[in-house]
Amino acid sequence: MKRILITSAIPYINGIKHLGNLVGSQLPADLFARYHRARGNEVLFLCATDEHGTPAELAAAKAGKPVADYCAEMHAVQAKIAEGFSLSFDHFGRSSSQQNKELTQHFAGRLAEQNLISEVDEQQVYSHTDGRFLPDRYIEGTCPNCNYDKARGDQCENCTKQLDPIDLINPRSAVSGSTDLEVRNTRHLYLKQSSLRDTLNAWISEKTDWPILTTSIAKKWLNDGDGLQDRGITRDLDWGVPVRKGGAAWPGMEDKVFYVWFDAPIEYIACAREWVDAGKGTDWERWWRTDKGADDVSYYQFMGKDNVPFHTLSFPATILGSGEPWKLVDYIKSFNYLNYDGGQFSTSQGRGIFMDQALEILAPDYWRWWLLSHAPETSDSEFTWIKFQADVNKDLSDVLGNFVSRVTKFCRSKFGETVPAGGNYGPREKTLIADLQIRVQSYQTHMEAVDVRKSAAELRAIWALGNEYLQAAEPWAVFKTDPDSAAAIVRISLNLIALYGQLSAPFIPDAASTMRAAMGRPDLQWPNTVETALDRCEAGDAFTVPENLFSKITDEQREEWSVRFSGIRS
RNA sequence: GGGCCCGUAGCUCAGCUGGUUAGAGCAGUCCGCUCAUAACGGAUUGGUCGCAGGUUCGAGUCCUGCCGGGCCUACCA
Repeated sequence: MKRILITSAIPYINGIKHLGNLVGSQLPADLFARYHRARGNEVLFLCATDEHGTPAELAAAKAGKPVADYCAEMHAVQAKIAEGFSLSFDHFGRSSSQQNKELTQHFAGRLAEQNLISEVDEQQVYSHTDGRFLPDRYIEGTCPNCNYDKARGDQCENCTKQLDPIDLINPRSAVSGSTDLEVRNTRHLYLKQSSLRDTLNAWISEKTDWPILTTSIAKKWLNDGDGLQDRGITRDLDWGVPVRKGGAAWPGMEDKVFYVWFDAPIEYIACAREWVDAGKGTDWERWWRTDKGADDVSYYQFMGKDNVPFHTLSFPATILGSGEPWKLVDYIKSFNYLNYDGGQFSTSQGRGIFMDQALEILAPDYWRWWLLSHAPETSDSEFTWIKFQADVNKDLSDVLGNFVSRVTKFCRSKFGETVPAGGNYGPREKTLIADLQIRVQSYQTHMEAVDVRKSAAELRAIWALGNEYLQAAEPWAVFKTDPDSAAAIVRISLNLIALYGQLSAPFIPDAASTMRAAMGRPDLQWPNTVETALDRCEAGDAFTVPENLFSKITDEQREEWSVRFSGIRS
């Protein structure tokens, strides 16, 4: 039995995520977790909300709530939606947890002991009206290069020139519009990533089986310009993990917090501790400390490409730099973006379909299947309502749903709602079993390689084999002259439904559960061989005819939804 | 500006270290079946593999240049 640790990039607390976010991290992570659990492996699947930082503070202020309350509410909302998508986290934690505070401070202390922290004096813009320091991009003004009047302090969106806030003409706060700004001196901690460059470079270089997307982004950062730069890990904010050196005060850092990207990945570890403290587990170090049992753990991370630098460099620098035996990631699966009807999904612009809206119109399996079977693995992919309707109707309703329907209803009408006795499996069944065996093997191989689209294609092919078999065997014709032979055909077909109910579970857990329940086999084990798997529903066993697994998306629905989601989310 | 990724049938995509007539699903066309959500099965149409050079006995696959699309570029997270 293998031990698999899985983390999904933790979604930011600031609002409900869209389907592009979902397909890039949580959904494929869930697929992988469900698969390995089904194979009987020991899985710990963790996710959390990423709660610190300026956007959370501003969103809370806009909602007129204390930031802690706002985050608590949004965490509950995101947890509920995750449940709606059947995301099977062992624990859905919070980066603002006490466990994460302690661990983040611990890591900072360790890094300081290892001489990997430097203190740097720098200048930041302070807004008197807002009563806070402002990150570069929260300062707006006129671009000195192109005169665009809504240039941001980090970059001008109009001419794409990189800027420094002090370059802006007539700078103002993007929060309040105030021009009462002041450049202040402030001291911050930097993680000396540059001194770990060779170590990280060697580590990345040995990861030849990682997605090109992952390693190319990492190598770019390692080798670009002067190589990997040190990174500031503190901010002048109120909301965050207070800067401390382990359990001790950090002189000069009294009013500062750690940067979200420092504490957010540490939440992967802290989340395991939350999991134990919540009474769901007993030993978190067994998953995270290689000196305490985690040496045989395989650790997989899932994320969108925008998260790659932090997971390939910053977080490993934190882990390695600590000098303690923490578990390092073994495989980083990264995804491109999913676009929406010719443009990008956008949280800030409210463009596209958001997770709560998706669940309002269709059951999660529809979304899970389409998103996973079109996961943006090699390049950005695109959601359109036309394709979504066509693909979902064909794959789920016609190929799979109709198979279940035709088999169970035929049996009910000819033999009743029990698995019929009589006849034997002949050459055609042997061929079916052999074909299935090859495809199931291939499905497992793709799944273990985290090849999401290929896994989906293979699963679909496995479903299609059922229809091919049935068409060739023609039990409806055979029944007229040889009911026993027809019974054998139906018996193996009913077993196929149970098998599909098992193989399909990682992709479409609800429908899979319905299939297994209908065959009276809710708790099947993953098949060692297809041959033995197709003898599990035995003559005389009762089954039920389930409701149609998937109803089709009509043209009317498609048109209504494409209009409803064409504009800006209200 | 620099770097990376992608560009293969109408659409979505496979094609590992270069090797017989370039594959799959969808859509289209034809045939078959009638158990089933008018679903299913079989067959079939369709590509000068972005363009131009080059290496090679041989290139979708390697090299160079160009065109088009996307992403990243370190204080949003």
